[in-house]
Amino acid sequence: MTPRQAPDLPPTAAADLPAKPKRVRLVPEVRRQQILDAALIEFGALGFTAASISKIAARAGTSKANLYVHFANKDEIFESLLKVLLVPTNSIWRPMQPGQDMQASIDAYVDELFGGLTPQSMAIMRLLIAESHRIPALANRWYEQTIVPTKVEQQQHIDAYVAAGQLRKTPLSDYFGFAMAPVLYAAIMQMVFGGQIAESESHKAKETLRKLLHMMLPAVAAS
Amino acid sequence: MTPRQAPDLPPTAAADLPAKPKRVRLVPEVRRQQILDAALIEFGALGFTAASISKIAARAGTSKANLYVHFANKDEIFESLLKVLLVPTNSIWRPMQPGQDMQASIDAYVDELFGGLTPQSMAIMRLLIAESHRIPALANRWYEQTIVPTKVEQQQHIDAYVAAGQLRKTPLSDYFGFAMAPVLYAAIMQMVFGGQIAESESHKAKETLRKLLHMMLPAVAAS
Amino acid sequence: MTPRQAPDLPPTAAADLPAKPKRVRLVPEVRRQQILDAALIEFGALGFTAASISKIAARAGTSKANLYVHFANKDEIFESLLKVLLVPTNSIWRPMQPGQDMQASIDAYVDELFGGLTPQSMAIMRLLIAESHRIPALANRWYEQTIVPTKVEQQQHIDAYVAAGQLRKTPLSDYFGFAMAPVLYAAIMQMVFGGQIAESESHKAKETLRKLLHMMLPAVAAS
Amino acid sequence: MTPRQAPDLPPTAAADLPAKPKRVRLVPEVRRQQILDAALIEFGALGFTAASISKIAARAGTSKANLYVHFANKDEIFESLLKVLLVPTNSIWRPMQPGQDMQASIDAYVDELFGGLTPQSMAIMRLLIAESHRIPALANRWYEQTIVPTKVEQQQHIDAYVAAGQLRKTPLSDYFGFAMAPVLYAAIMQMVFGGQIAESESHKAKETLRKLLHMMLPAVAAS
DNA sequence: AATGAATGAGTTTTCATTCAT
DNA sequence: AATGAATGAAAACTCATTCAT
Repeated sequence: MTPRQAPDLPPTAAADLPAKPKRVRLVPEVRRQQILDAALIEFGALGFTAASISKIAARAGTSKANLYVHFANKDEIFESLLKVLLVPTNSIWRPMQPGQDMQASIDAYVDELFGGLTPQSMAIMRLLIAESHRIPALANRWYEQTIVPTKVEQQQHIDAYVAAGQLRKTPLSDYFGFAMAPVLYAAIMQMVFGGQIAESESHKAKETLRKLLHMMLPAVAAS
Repeated sequence: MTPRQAPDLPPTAAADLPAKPKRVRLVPEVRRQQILDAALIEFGALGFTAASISKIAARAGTSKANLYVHFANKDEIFESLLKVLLVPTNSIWRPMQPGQDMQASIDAYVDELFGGLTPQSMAIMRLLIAESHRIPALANRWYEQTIVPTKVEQQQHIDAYVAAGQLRKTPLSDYFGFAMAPVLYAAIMQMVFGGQIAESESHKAKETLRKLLHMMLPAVAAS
Repeated sequence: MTPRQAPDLPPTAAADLPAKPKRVRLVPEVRRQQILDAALIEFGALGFTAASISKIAARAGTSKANLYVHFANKDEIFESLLKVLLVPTNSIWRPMQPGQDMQASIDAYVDELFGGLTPQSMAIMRLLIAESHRIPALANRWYEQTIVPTKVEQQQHIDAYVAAGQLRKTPLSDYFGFAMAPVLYAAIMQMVFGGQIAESESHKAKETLRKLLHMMLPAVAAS
Repeated sequence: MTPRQAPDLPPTAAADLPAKPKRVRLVPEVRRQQILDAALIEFGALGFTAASISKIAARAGTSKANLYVHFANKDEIFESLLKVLLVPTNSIWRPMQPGQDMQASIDAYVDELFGGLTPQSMAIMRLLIAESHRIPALANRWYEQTIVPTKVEQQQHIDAYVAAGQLRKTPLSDYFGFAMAPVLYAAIMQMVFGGQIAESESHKAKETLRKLLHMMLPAVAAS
């Protein structure tokens, strides 16, 4: 894990190109995507208000005015950005694969969960936490249409395993979504403290989650 | 639980008093506290950058210029605010009281943990998540001097109970700090989604935590 | 000569035009020059600190914000201004023309020297005296690249005349640059006292300089 | 000669005394003088507008509010300061002493003239040049009551010497006040360019003045 | 579609000055 | 006489947004 929010952002693309290609005309979708890419970096590092249109434009390699050709205003850029980001879900949590032995499958899943804590996914989390009030409808829609179905599907898998006697019934098997809590916890530690502290706290949270999940294993307990 | 971050802030004190009491002179501590109170509301609702000195001053019932009599600049206000907020820790997590029967004690503790999720404590959390990069030293100091000692003391209590046979050894008794994860999870749900969603997610996290803790109970398992 | 520094500045251009022509778009060079013109008046009359960006913008007939489109900050405006002003030198002092008889030539030169004391050139002098510490490099460069060459060329002319026996060797022919002293003296008198006093002192300094220069005349002495 | 205007001012008196003597009550004249001393340093280094009441107060070792007990406002401080400074004239220029031989006397006088160019006297000059418009009456009074009498007395001495055949009649003996021009010239060079340049220009101006004055010597000419 | 120039509204901060003690 | 607290006015500067080409 890298340090938390570091406002020493990667330099603008424009910085690399002193000879600026005058007036490149792009199809709207391409331009829009360039702008959103730039916006993610800036918003993610600085938050909505502290991020500036100038910087986004510079990073996107175009002019401020051109942002307004593609988006109505700053809010719309933000909203479009999150609309894109929230669609695919950083949908990491897939249930264990049947082929593997069960414990290995759990271990892999735990690794996958915590492995999803990339700088980018954390930037998105921070944006959601700090600025979701700007996009309440979007956030709720994301919850209803992405989070809930994922959780439901996941829970169905677990329930099926439990019914089949392949997993024992524990509080975690009853509400498997609980597994997100330690992941979020690790993310927050990273955002707030960074460095050593985050590493240590994340590790403990992860291992405890692993052991709790192992308690769902049928035969004899684990690690 | 009330709705999440609502930038329809309570109106300024001054708004109520069109006839402003000219030149109230206060001792510095009082005035500073008034300013910090106002600052918490504004920073908490809007974040550092979006909060404005003008609004803080208005809310504190004094002039912009007077803020600069008591604080060097906006950053110092923010830092002073967090310095105060982070000292006492909303140190909620106290171990179970010996008198009670153990299960009731655990239940009380869980209620206390989630009961600590007041609008104010959540405003602080959001500030920490969104703006801790402004006060890295403070945040780390808080972790070292407040979080760590609290966790250590807590874990010692648990360990003692386990050694005395009053609690069973489980992954949670091994790392009791894990209990913070679902609390944080509930807080984030509140911040990001608010309303129904938060309520429901919080409830599930809380009850799962409760059941997990009950697994530490000695005799026969719980709920 | 007019009165010295009169902070009753000529009114802003905008003052005359209550119906402001919306959004005049100019090429940068033109706009920059307008701003610098306004800046000269304001800086010249009030000095760097007392001059204000608002007033300069108003006088230039544009918005404050637009000044920042063309210049990075107040200092840069000041520096750009002086860079322009110091380049061409108020390069007045040219040696006597061969055609004329020598005495007439000297007299013309003296008149030219003191005639260069326009309000504008004096505003520049005052700026240099009061604010040159803001632009040490510029000032020194101006000295090296403009003052020195001019003086050198001038001295060479004089030396040639002396060598040719057309002028006598006197302390003034040895260091002809000395002639600037009474001019500066007149300027300072004007800046500090203005009116009658300046007029009288200038006159005396000028006539004395003239007589001293006449002492370089070969045949019989002068006035 | 030291560098020109150096806004690295000597530190405030208060800086030396962390334990501040609470509420020292002084007789008005003493306090006034302390304030004026501080004001000279600040105004002299920064000019009227850039100098600040806070700094003057701090340097004087008292409170801002107390300045307003002794002076009506910033302008009055400035005016009082110059009233004091302009009274005694750093009126150095005294005619040659009879005892000495004439040439030595002239040389001593020239040295004295240029020796009067102390940092302090130059600060005053700069103030006069940059800010005399704030105190037109004072400046004129100073001219009438101090400069003029001094010059008149001086000229009378010269005239007497010329009448007595001890000095020859030259343009400089006709208007001896001209001698101030090269001194002012040296001062301005120092203010504008400082360092090497000022030194060199001052030297040339001084030596030329010396030689011009030597031309008043009766017998055979000098150096 | 693209953009350089332009701007109104707002930002943080400073300053000379005043009030209450 | 002295001062800490208070403040209105203004300063420099920024920003999201718009206009004209």
